[in-house]
Amino acid sequence: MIELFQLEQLAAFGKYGTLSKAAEALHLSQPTLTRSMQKLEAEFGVSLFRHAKNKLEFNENGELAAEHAVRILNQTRDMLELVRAKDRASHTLSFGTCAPVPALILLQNAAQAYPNMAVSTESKDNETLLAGLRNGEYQAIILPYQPEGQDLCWKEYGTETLAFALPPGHPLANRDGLYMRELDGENMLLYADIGFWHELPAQKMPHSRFLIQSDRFAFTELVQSSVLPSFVTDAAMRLYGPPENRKVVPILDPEATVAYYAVCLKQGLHRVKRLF
Amino acid sequence: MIELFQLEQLAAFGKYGTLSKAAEALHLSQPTLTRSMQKLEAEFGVSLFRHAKNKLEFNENGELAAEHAVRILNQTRDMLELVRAKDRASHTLSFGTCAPVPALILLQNAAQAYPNMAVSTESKDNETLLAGLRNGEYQAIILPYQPEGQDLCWKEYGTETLAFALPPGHPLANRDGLYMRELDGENMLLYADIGFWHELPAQKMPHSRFLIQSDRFAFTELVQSSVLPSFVTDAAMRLYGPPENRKVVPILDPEATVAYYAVCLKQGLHRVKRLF
DNA sequence: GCGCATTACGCGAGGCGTAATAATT
DNA sequence: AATTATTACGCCTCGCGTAATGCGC
Repeated sequence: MIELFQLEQLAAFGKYGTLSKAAEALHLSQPTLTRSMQKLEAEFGVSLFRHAKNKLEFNENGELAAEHAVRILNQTRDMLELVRAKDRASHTLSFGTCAPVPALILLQNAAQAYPNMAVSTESKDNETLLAGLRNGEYQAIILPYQPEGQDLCWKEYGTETLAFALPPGHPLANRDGLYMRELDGENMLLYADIGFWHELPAQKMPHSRFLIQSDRFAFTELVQSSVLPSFVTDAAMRLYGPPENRKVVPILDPEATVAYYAVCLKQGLHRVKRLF
Repeated sequence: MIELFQLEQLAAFGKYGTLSKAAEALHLSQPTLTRSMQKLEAEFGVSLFRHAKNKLEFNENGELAAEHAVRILNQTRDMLELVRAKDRASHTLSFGTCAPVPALILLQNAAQAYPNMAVSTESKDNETLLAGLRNGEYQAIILPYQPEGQDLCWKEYGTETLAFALPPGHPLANRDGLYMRELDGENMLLYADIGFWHELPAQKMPHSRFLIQSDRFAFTELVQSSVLPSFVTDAAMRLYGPPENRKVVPILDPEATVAYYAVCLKQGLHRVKRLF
């Protein structure tokens, strides 16, 4: 039977034009290719080459055969690629999230429930998350609201309430609660990786400027060393503790408290059952 | 690298369900397949099977791999098929003809001009011939008229005149020429393989019945032993000699004389150049 | 003289079979 | 007892490299 290494050699000759170049590219000797091409002709039962004086080139049969060869080789590579990808996917849980805190909790739970799985997570907006869930990119997602859809399973996944973290000297630092509009206009420190929480301050405090810090260390450092107000949430404080040298004042706007839902496809429930 | 014989074994296991059945089908031993499957898993770098008690079966990776394997194997068979077909076509000249006599001459000429080619011919009606020429089915065709078309090459290929072959006792046997209507109503012997020549008698002698003989021997025998009129042509007599025991009377209708044209595509002229 | 194709000869990896073992029906 | 998967061991094919020859720019 004809074999892939022969097709590879055929394709290489088609690509490089001479046996020597092809042999070099394949890390083989020229004699090897001479014999291979002869064997190939024998197995096709057909002449594939024009033998010029000191030059070997395809005839029409050879051209056709080489085209098919590259197609078959590509398909073989695709097969390897796809099977490996499928295997990788079967050992990986991919989550999408609207916010980092519930994602961390989900990651912890997943790592515990599926110790042999690789677990990854990424932040996207809600529509992107749902689309990614439905096209198989995510096995589960975290949404800040209860989803709708016959194809979905969900489970409550905790709540989170936004609060101001004010320097002790701030005029409003002693209040028990604040509405966001009361600080509208003040410039604030904002950590970049907070998912959908970006929306609320931008909407409720249109006159404030937000100094966005993408580096976690820089952010905590600035919170301690500056008098700029910043944000914190109850859930984040449970994970990381309260910010140092700050008064935490809960935000009273109803949108500042959200309930999270872990969501998966009903047809994909088996892959994340232990989390639901 | 992964090889086709491995994919064949993979596909066979997918088809037959057990290593033993697959081994039998491939004329291999079971141990060989055990090792092959292990090697295959190693080369994929991925597990392909569920190892049950005394049963081996694909997991999802294996299913996917086997599907791709059969696709690749089919494509390989197709490649062999197509290349061989192309080669065969390049060693074959296929002609289409409207009548047998010029076809014989064309065959003789082609066999002489292209001694290494296989030559074949078949009779069709004129429209079918032109269509077959244009779709590559024929390298050349014989038409009973001068063709039109920018894409065509042609060459005169002789003439042929139809005649009556009458028994000596026939009342019209001594005439120098006859019109077809003069024998209209008489039943006649007709050889089957005469191409387009079937049209003219049917049209000009609507009241005659034609006793069609598909066997050449039966036809000549009947011509000798019966008093039924039959047809012959000048060109056929040059090939086979005059019919025994018959008076040959040329037909005077102008349609009874045709000029043949050998026709080929301009783009296909190189394949039949020596004939044009 | 250098590059390309081809032939001759020997090596060694690897694919295969046989024999043997184990587990299941 | 029969069937299936698996392991151990040795054979032998066949794909490869090295060396050498022929041929042409």
